[in-house]
Amino acid sequence: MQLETSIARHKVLTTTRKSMLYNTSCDTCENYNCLIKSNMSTLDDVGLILKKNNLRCKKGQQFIIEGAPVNGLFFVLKGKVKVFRTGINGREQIVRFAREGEIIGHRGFGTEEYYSIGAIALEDTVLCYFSKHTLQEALINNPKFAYDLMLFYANELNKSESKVKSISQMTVRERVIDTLLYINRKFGTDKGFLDVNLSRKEYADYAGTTEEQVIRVFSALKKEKLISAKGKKIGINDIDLLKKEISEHNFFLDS
DNA sequence: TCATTAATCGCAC
DNA sequence: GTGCGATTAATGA
Repeated sequence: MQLETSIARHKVLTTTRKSMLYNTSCDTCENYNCLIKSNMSTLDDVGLILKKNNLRCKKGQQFIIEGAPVNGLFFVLKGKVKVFRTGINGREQIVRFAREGEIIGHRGFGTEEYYSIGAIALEDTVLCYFSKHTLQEALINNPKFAYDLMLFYANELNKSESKVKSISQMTVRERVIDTLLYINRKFGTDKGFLDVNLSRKEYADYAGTTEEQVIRVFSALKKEKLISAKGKKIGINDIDLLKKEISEHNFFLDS
């Protein structure tokens, strides 16, 4: 416990120094979808936001390792992250992606002792970190906050159940299209292209297929003028047709 | 520019 | 549908 506080103090110091480069304060944060931000008025009283630590990751850096003990919870302040689980043959299954304001590592929160997932920054990312202990205190004292978190968990469960169905019952082509729509919903577009740089392998890891299959589906879709690609950048030309192809099978997910 | 890495394609299973 | 290997394109030092 003593050690923990001294570590926390150290982190506060380093955070202060680094905040010259990027403002990490909740007050000026614009992630209104963040659970902390939307409950700030009540959380302020218990001083939760003062006990926040910040962590910055470079592109490609892993900040949650599978099997490591759970000590707290991460929120994305800025940047993009992929969350994955290593499967058979070391193949990774991307569980989900996270953007500004989203929570990472929540499944291990509470009773779990070790992370069952890993997380890697897709670009330079700034994270907010709250220790388990701090968060527990805030949850016990703030029913609204606890309720919001519960809703979040319920929602996540719903999504992951839908994903099981999509992976087990859809064809490769459908899964790839579904992945494209998911990425589009999650990260949106910039100048006509999906606003994330993902490798074909990462699309494959999310869709539950191989890199080659993704390439094959992509080039088929390109021929059909449904999408366009410039290197890593993928543009969706006809989102309605893509949606139609998925919804006909009644598998369209709103996750 | 050159070297490294990613994307693509063809082919066998 | 999957996996390997050769070729080509893109990226970055």
